[in-house]
Amino acid sequence: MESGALIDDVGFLLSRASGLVVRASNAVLAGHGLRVRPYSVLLLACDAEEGLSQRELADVLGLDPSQVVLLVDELTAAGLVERRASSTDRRTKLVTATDAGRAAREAAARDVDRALTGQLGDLSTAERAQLQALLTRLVLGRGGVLAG
Amino acid sequence: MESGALIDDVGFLLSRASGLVVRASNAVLAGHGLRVRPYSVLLLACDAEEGLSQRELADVLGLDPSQVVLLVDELTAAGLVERRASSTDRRTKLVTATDAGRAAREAAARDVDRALTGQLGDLSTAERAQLQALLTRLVLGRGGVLAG
DNA sequence: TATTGTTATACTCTATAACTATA
DNA sequence: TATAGTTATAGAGTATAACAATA
Repeated sequence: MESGALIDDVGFLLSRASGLVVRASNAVLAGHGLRVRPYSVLLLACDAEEGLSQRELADVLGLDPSQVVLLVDELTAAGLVERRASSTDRRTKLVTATDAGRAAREAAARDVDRALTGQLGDLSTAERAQLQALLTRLVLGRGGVLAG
Repeated sequence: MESGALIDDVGFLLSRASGLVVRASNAVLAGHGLRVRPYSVLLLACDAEEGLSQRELADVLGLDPSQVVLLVDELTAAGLVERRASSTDRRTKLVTATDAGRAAREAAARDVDRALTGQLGDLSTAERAQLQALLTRLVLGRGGVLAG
């Protein structure tokens, strides 16, 4: 089976690679009481000074807004983010990171980066950058939303 | 957010890209009564003349053997594959594609390829090959099993 | 009328443990 | 004792529909 059809399939490879990385990341994040999904929300909340609406989070993450509600609920219960009322639109709630959230992000990010580096160990820095560029174009091409 | 940390994260990009491709593939496969997972099993069964043991399927697909049982059950019920006894080991069951399975694979593969091409539309043929090569090395590097 | 957030529901996927029959 | 397959179960991820509040 040195050149089977499935192994050459980009869709299969993406799903397989994603599974490996998500699994490794979750294993590491468990030590911080997190998983990949909530961690992603936390990252975005930390990086947005003014906070992001849940709709924006859903768009960037490629999730349904109803799923974002649960993730933000979870992070709020853990004291890592909070919902603040928007000053311009009383419908929207801006999600911002708390000090504890920023601290948790710092600690978790170190471990996640290390785990990811292990996972991508066979790739050189240049190749990793190449992979990143190709994936970004793939995601931007269809999703569009990341272009924000 | 033109260069946010999350958007640059290879793990996030992999998961996002995988989600897009799996979603598009499932939408197409629904017309054939399939989803990505069973379709992958069908592909492997079609490509292996002698059939594959469920353990081999689990290794290649990166799944737990217990999950493979259900997938093969499903495909068997649909008449697309069948379990045959191994002549050398009465424990192992070799999964092989039926004629109906091969026909279904042909029809589905055309649609899936078209959907995938649409999904990867922004990438040139060379870039798509590059992406495939990088992902293969990523998967082989850790999983190892695909080398088998 | 459209949008933000929310609740509810159902289905798929993933992870584990335990069991059987063979080896 | 180890391995192939199976059953069972629970948790996480995904997909939809419907609703209240607000624009």
